[in-house]
Amino acid sequence: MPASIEDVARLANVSISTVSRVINRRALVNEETCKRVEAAIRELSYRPNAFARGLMLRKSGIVGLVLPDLHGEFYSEIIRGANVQAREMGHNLLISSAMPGDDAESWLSAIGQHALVDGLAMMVSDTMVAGVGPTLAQLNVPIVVLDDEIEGVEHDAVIIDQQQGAQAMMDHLLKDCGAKRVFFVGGLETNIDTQARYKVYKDSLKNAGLKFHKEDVYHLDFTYESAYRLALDTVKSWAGPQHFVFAANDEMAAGIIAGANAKSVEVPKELAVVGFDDTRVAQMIQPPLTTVHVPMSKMGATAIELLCRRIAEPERAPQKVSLEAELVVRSSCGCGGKKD
Amino acid sequence: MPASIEDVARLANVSISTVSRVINRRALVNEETCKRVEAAIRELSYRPNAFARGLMLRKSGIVGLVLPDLHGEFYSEIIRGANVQAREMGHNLLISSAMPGDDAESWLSAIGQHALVDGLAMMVSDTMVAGVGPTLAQLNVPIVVLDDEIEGVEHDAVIIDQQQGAQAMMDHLLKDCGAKRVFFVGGLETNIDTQARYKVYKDSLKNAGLKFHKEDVYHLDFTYESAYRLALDTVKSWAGPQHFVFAANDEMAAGIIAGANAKSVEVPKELAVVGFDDTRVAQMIQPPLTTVHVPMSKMGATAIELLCRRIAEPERAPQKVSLEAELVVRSSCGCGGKKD
DNA sequence: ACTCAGCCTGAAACCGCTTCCCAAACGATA
DNA sequence: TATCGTTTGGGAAGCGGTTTCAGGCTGAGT
Repeated sequence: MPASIEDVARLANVSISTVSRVINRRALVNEETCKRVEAAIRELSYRPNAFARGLMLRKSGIVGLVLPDLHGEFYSEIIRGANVQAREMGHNLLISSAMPGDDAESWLSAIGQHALVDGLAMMVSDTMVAGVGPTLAQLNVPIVVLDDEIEGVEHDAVIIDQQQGAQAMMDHLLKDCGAKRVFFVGGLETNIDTQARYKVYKDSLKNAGLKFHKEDVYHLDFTYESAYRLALDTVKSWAGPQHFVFAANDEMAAGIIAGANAKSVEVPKELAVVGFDDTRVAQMIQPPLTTVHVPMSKMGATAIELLCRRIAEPERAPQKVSLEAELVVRSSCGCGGKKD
Repeated sequence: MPASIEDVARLANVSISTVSRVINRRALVNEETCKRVEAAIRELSYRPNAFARGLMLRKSGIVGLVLPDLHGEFYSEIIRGANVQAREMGHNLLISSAMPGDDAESWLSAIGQHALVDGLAMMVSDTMVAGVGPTLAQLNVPIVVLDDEIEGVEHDAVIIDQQQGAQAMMDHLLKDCGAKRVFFVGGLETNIDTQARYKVYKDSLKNAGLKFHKEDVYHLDFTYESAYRLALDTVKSWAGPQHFVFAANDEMAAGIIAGANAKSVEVPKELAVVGFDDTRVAQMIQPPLTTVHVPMSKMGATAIELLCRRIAEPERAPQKVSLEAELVVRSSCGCGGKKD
């Protein structure tokens, strides 16, 4: 069993109070005593018991990050940003995700049971957002919600302004690239991201004086494969001067480009293709993808930052931070990089 | 402040011992009393204080996962596997990674300070593996090491048999595909993965009676871009009947294929390209990549499984689990999928 | 010499929970 | 009725820290 504060005290020939004072530097301690205690600590390679400490301090130095899923580059980027920020602020990161089949209750209990997080940063799936409020409130710790809001609990939030990102993309296509016709390839119709991007697409078309064709809109499932298959069928009919495909994520854009290659439709010359998200693949295909950078890593970092701030200062008013999604112009839109 | 066990006891009109017994179901409690206590718990929405509990039980239900970095699909896959397994075994996952500039000491202290993990699963970078042993031993918790071994501490380990994966690939190229010449594009010469794969490449060539040309070997930095640039220069000279490129990871393989496309060298007809790792891009390029699947997610899961087992049973003999890397035949090797 | 700050140090309470040890209550048996 | 075993519930001792409070020692002021 590891050494306790009492062992240190005995070895240094002082009381445990003094040892505690040396460790926490909260009160005056004679310099020589201090040295003796520190020597004893080293000698026994003593480290304070985190439970006992937490019991008094009511703080663990751990913040939780709860995600709906761990698949995909998104979540790993969030985790990465969160981890960096957490360490910067002297906290550790507890990670959990919902499992298929979890309901809100059992999902949260996984973290809640071990009620030793000082705060929780969480992203909820569309299907769960409704039920979690009350349970969350019981947890009685600061909450930061990622890219959403939750009813029934006070919480900080960090959201990504996708609207504006999609708008920037459409503006770029219509104004800078001189698009004459734009096809839209979205994810599932029920997906809120798809919906947001679709709305911007439709409105922008109207504002630019272009006709909106219902048959120019497709709904797939966000995967490369689905887009590839679709492209094999239809890419020939899409091709044309100043014709564009706006895919709702990079994977689908990549699939479309691959399909176009297979059908000898040249991208971006005969058909330009743009994506969304700016995931790693965007740089790894030919031509490199014009897309919208969604700052997931920054979102993770910001969430943790808000959280730690709030832990330190519980009475602060709830805050909502909005992060910008930024247009990234590469070659797949064919405009050669002009941006304004 | 949240309700304590004493509040529950008072409300249920019993002693705290009884409440504790109800919670832990460790001793006989009259059924009616039990009901009363449970009602009180619900009423106060009481949850045991994790610190106090941990203090007695000397268990937090948290296991740590420490990685050298969080960039890239590898690590996110490890985390995913670990998370699933941890929840399965009723534990939570604390994640940390080394930061650029960390030395072994400060790196570990980030986790060590909050000495409340029940065990640690860790992957160490080449540069750190030397120094961590002693520090680790002081932590005095079960350790599982991923894909490596550490001197000076007793630990379980889970490793991936890359040797055998690379061998399977070379066998496939030489025997099934009838390769006449194979180029090797590795990562940095100092990287141990590259070294292992290179060795297999060289030996296999010899065993197959093919000449080994020093100038057929390239060392890049594992990135798409470096491989793309190289390919633009040299892909023409690589092309030839039954000529192959064995890239040490999928990203570089993707870069080479893109470069070949740009130079109108047809893959796999004029030049076949294979990769390693089986990351997501492998399925997202044309032609889909023949590669070696490295089971990162499974490695994470296995590590946590070993860890939890050992936490439950500290006296078990240290164990070393080896995971197989599996050949995945897609189209980029041009053999049409025959496997034996 | 006596008093009184001012600096250090130690004793002890407390955080919330588990668990050991006992006592009370109860029914069964002699 | 006395004795005994079996449930059932309570009291209290820790677990290893932090913090409050009181007091000892020192040196300066009178």
